[in-house]
Amino acid sequence: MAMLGSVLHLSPMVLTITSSTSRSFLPKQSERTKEATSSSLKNCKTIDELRMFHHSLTKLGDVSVTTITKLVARSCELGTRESLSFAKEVFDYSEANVELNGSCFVYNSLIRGYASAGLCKDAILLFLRMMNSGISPDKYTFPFGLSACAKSRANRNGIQIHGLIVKLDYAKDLFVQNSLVHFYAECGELDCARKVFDKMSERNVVSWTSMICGYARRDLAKDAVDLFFQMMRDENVTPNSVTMVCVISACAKLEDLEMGDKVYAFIRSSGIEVNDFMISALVDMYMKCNANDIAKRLFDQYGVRNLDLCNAMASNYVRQGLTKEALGVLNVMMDSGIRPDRISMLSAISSCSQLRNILWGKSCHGYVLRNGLESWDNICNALIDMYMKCHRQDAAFRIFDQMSNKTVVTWNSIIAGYVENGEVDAAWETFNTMPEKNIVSWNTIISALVQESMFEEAIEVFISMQSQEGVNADGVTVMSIASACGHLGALDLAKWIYYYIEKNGIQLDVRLGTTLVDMFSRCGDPESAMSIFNSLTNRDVSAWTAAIRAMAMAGYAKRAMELFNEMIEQGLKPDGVVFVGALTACSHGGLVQQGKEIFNSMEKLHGVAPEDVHYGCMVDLLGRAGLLEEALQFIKDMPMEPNDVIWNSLLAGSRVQGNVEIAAYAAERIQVLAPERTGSYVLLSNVYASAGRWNDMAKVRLSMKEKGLRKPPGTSLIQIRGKTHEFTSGDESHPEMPQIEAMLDEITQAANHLGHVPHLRNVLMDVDEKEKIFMLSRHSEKLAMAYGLISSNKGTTLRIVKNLRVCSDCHSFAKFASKVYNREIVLRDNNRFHFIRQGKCSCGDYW
DNA sequence: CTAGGGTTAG
Repeated sequence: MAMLGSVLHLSPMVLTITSSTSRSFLPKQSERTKEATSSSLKNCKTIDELRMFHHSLTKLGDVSVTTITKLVARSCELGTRESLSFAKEVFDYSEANVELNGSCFVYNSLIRGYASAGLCKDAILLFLRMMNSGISPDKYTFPFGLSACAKSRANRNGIQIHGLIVKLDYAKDLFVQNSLVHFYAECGELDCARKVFDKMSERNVVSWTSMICGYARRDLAKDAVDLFFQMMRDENVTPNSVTMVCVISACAKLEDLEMGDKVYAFIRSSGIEVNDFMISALVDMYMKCNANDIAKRLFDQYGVRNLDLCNAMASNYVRQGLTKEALGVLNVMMDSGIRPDRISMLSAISSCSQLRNILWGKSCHGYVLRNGLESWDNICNALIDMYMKCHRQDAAFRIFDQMSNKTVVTWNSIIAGYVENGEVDAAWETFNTMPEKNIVSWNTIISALVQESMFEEAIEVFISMQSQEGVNADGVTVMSIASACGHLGALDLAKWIYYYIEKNGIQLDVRLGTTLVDMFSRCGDPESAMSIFNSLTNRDVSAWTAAIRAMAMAGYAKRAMELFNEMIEQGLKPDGVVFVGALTACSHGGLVQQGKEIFNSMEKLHGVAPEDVHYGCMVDLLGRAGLLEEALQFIKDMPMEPNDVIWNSLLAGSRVQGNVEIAAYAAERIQVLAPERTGSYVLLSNVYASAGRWNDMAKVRLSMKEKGLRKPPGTSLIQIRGKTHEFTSGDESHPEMPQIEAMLDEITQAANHLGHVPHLRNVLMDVDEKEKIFMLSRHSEKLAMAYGLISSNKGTTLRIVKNLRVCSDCHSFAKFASKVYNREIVLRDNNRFHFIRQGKCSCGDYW
C-alpha cells in the first residue's frame, strides 16, 4: 500500500500512464508538466516508475539536457543494480538522440552517480571517454572524477586529472582544490595533499576537514590534531560536525583520552550539532581509550535506537575481548526492535569464535542465511574463522569452497585456523601457496613459528619477508620477533630490532614496550631494558612486571623492590603476576624480611589471594636463605595441598644448604605427586653426593634407571655473527669440533693451573673418574663457551643461553675462563643471569 | 559539486 501511495503522489502525467492504456489521455507538453518534472522525479522510488517517466518524456518529445540529466541523477540515487544500468541506458540514448551541444551535464551526472554508488572504475572510464569525445569538462566534473579516483585509489588517473585541471585553468577553484586535497590524502600522498592545501589562497571548512581527515586516516593522527588547533586559530573558518568527527577519530587513533575529553568539551560549548555520526565517533573514541564507562554513559544517554552506535559499541567490545558485553549490546539492540545488519553480525560471529562457542556461532550462521548476508565476503571470512576456531574444518571449507571472491583475509583466516588446530605444517603449506599475502599473513606464520619454539625459523621468515618480498614489518611483527629474540638471548639481533622499530616509525606503545623490556632483560642487557621502560608513558601493571623481572633476573633485588614500591605509590593495582616477580627478586637477593612483608600484604592490602606459585616463591626464598625448617612449617600451614612445584622449591633450597633429611623428604613427596619429574632426582642425587652419601646417591640413580628416566639433555645457544649455534651436552657434530676441543683443553689446563678442581658430583652416570672428567668437559655451556672464544673478536662479551640450571662445574669453569681470556661471559640459565667478569659472578655463587 | 562513524584475519 505504501508503494501505491507513492505512485499516487506522482504528477498527473505519470498517473495517467499508470492507470490507463489509452495514449489519448496524455497531457500535452506544457509549462505545468515541465514544472512538475522535478518533483515527480523525486517521487520516483522504483525502476519501473523511472522507466515510465522516461517513456513519457520521449513521447512528449522532451529531450532537454536538463531533464535527461535529472533523470540520470535520480536513477543513480536509487542505487540498485537495475537503476544504475537504467541510468546508463538513458545516458546512451541521450548521447545518440539528444542535441547535447557539447554539454557535459549528462556526463557529470552519470560520473557522479557511478562514483557515489561505488562503481569507481566506470566513473573513471566515463570521465576518460568524455575527454576523448572532445566534450569540455566544467568545474563540477573534476570533483566527481577525483572522488572516484580517491575511492578506488586510482592514483595515476587522479594525477592525470590534476594535470588536466592545471591545463584547463581550474586550479584556482576552491571546490576543485578541496577535491584534490581529498584525493591525495585518501591515496596516502599526504605531502602532495598538503602542498595543494598550503598553496590555496582561500580555504573553507571542507579544505581543513579534508586535510585533517587525511592525517587521521593514515597513522598521522598527531598531525591531524595539530592541524585542527591551527584551524581554530584561523578566524575565517569555523569547524562543523564533520570536522569534529575527524578530530574525534584522530583522538581515538592516538588513544589520547585527555585530548578526546577536551574535544568533547569544546563541541558542547561551541554549539556544534551533535549528530548520530558524532555520537558513534565519540563512543568509539572512548572505547579505544579504554574508557568504557564514559562510552557506556553516552550510549545509555543517546539510546539504542541507532544501529551504527550499537555496532560501534559491539565491535569495540569484541576488539577488547569482552565478547559477553558485545553480545549483550546486540541483544539489547534486537530487544528494541533493531535488526542486526552485516556489520553487527561481524561482531557477533567474531564473539562466537573468540568464545569458541559453536552453538551460538551456528545460530549466527543461520541468521546470516535467513537475511541473505552471506553474499558479503567479510561475513564469510568471519564464519570461516569461527568454524576453524571451533575445530569444524569441514564447515569452514564448505563456506570457503563456495566463495566466489576469496580475499587475502579469507586465506589468512584459513592459515590462522590451521595454527589454531595445531596443524602448523598445513598452515605453512597454505601460506606458501596462497595467491596474495599481506602483513597479517606474515605475522600469522611468524607468530605460529614462535609459538612452536621455532625461533630461528621465525627470524628467517621475518628476514626473507623484507629482503625478498619487500614487505615492511609492523608492531605485531616486531612483537613476535622480539619474543623470539628474547628466547634465544640474541642481543645483537635485539639491538637491531630496536633500531628497526625506531627507523621505521613503528609506534612503541605499552604492549610493544613491555615486550622489548622483556626482550632486553632476557638478552642480558638490563640497562637497555630499563631505558625503554623509563621512556614508556602510561605504564600498566604488565610493564612494571617486566621491569621488576628484568631487575630480578639480573640480580638487582633492591632495585626490583624499589620499582615495586614505586608502582604501588603510583596507585596501580598489583596482580598475581607482579607479586611473582617481586617475590622472585626477594628470593634471588636474599631479602627475607621484605619478601615476607610483601607476601603478607598480598591479601590484606591488595586483595590478591596468594596462589600456589606465590607459596612456591616463599618456600624458595626461605629455603635459599637457609631457613629450611621455617620453609617446611610454611608448607604445612598452606591452605591448599602443596603441589610438586612447591616441594621442588624446598628440595632446591635443601641442596643449596646441603640438608639431606629435608631434601629426601621433599623428594619423596615429589615422587608421589609427579613421578615423571626428572629434575628432582638430579637434585636429590646432588645433595647425597655433596654429603658424601654415595650409597644413597647410587640408589637414586638406580631408581631413575628403573623408571626409565633420563636427565634431559642440556643445551646451550650462542650467536656468532647473527647465526645461532646450538650445542647439546656431549654432542660432537659441530663442524668446527676439532678446534673447539683444542680450545676446551687449553682452558681446562689454564683453569686447573689456577686451582680449578672438577666438580665430579655433577656427573650422575655410573662411570669411572676419567670418564666423569671427560663427560663434564663436554657440557653444552662449555662447548658454547669454547666456540665463542675461538670465533668471536677479542674482548667481546660471550652470551650463552642454557635451557637448564647452570652446573656448578661450568659456573666455576666460566669464572676461570673470564679471567684467563679477559672476557665478560653472560650466562643465562632457566631462571636467572650470571654476569661473569674477571673471575667473579654477579650471583655471588648463590643460585 | 568537495569533507565524516562502525568492517573480518595476527
